[in-house]
Amino acid sequence: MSIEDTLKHQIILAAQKRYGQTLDAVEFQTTRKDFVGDLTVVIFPLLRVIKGNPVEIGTAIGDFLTQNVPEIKGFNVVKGFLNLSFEDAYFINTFDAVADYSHYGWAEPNGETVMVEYSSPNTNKPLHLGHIRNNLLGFSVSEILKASGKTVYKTQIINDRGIHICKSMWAWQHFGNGQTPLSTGLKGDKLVGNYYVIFDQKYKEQVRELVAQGHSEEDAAKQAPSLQQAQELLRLWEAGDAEVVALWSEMNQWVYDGFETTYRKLGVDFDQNYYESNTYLLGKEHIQEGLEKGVFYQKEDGSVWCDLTQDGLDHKLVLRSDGTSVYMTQDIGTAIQRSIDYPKVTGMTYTVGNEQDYHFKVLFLILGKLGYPWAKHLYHLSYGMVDLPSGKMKSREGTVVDADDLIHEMQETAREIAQGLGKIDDLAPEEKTKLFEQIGLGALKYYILKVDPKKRILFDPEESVDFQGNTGPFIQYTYARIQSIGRKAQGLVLPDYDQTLDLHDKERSVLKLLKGFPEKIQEAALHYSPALIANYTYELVKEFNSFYQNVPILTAEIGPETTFRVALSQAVADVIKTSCSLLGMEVPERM
RNA sequence: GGCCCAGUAGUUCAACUGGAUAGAAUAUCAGAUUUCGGCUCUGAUGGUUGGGGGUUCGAAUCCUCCCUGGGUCACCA
Repeated sequence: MSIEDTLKHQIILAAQKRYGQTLDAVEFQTTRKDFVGDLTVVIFPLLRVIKGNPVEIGTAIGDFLTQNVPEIKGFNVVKGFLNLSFEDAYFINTFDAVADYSHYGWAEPNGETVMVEYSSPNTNKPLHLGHIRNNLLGFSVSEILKASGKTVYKTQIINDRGIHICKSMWAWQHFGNGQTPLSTGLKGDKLVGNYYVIFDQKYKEQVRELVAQGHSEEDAAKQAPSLQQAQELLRLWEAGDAEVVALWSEMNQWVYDGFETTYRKLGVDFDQNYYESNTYLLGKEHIQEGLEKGVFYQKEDGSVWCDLTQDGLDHKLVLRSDGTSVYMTQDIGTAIQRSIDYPKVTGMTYTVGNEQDYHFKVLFLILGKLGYPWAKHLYHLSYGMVDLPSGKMKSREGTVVDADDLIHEMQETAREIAQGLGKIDDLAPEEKTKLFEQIGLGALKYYILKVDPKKRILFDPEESVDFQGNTGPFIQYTYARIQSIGRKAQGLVLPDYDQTLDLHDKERSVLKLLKGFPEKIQEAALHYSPALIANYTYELVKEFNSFYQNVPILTAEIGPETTFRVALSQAVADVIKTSCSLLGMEVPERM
């Protein structure tokens, strides 16, 4: 039984004995810093049941608790807030009760299984900064869900089919001279991306020519031979033309290899890939099914629609009049396919930018109407755009930040700064390189994840590599420093500590934070929010550092306090490590 | 135009989802200090939470009307 449960029980008892009233709910919150106490009971909501002066009621309850709950040392009442103070022994006791902090916070498996989709790139160009936010969010949310007790399957749908890849194919056929990643030394996704750019250039040239010959803009845009030929490639691909399919497979494979490299560098992975080329025909039979169930209706021209006006939305097309599928059709089919592939899955999360908010709202509604039980647990992990100080990212204008370039740049900056600090001179070169990777990526990941997903991020490369303040490297640094304390403590003979220690205020607040960690993970899982974990971790680190500042951990006189503080700092380090792993960040032993 | 999202110190972000005097970091300023691992420590300045109205013991948070920025409303994906 947690202390909160005990207290709640006692408060209800107190209300009965003193006022003869039965309370239905008791609200707790951790006491704010500027007040004395550890846990606060808000009295105001109780006034609905118990009539009277909140201060008097608070005092009465406080008296009762102090007398009847041994863990309560004392209390004070400010306005309608009853601030309770715990005995030091309670904190030492709870700290002791968790034997191994390296697994602290992880909930027991609760039997739920969910699927998280993220990344889902097109195969015609390399990953960019926007994908980085997507990947980091998706991966981190997956880890947080795992920690909250769920089984998680990470997946991506690779958009390997369509006009976009055909454009790259066309350009490669005409201007490629047989180039391959091997012959050029270029990463496959970069090579294919280059041809996509070349296509765009040629296409625009052709459009200009046509316009000069007197065609209208609109006309020219459709008639340009490059586009026509790319569309022809798509038709041939759909018809299964051997040569086209072979080229398509080859170029896609180049891209996959390139993506894999980027994913590995980013530290993200997937349990299952879906390919659009395998799934783009899915969904049609479910449209038929929906028609029979009356979920959809058909217009005279044969197109199929879903009426969502009851739900405050519009009519939505789910099948074209020529019987071919639209995006929505495919997504319906893919979702159902996944539920068949993974029968245990009870929910799915889609990590997709907020420009598709409407699409997913509709998708989830339709799946619900089709009667799938898991439709209730679909979640669109929607996130805002990543802007640059210079303005919007536009691939055509070359203002996109390439993912590989950015990662490289972060690591180089980490190198410069870490070398400036000069604490790592004795590391072997390969250890240093590893360290710079950890720091550079840590900075990037933390910078992106600490912001609420819904908000758009203004990505300032200058500021993101700042190693001061609320940043990833600062957290990594604290971890490394605690490891250093551990190494020093190993050489000392430390006496045991017991529950009679007098705790320092700072120690108490660090302990309070540690105590809240499992709950924080649940909360983060509930809200799909890595930012919650990031900000918690920063708070813990900051609190620990100020504790460390005021109370030396390794005192000249080695006493039981020393042992306790060493143990406490190790626990902090373990929690930081767990937190970081939820954010996909590595922590270095030294830096 | 309809719908959706965002608007919080100069800047980047918080605020335990309705609780106390809205907090950090950074920047700026003023002192102290020089290495037990943050170019250290302490303090200060900085806010009508976009604006108005409403709901109640209590609002950054909820309802409403405006303002600003973004997104979205295709037989595109």
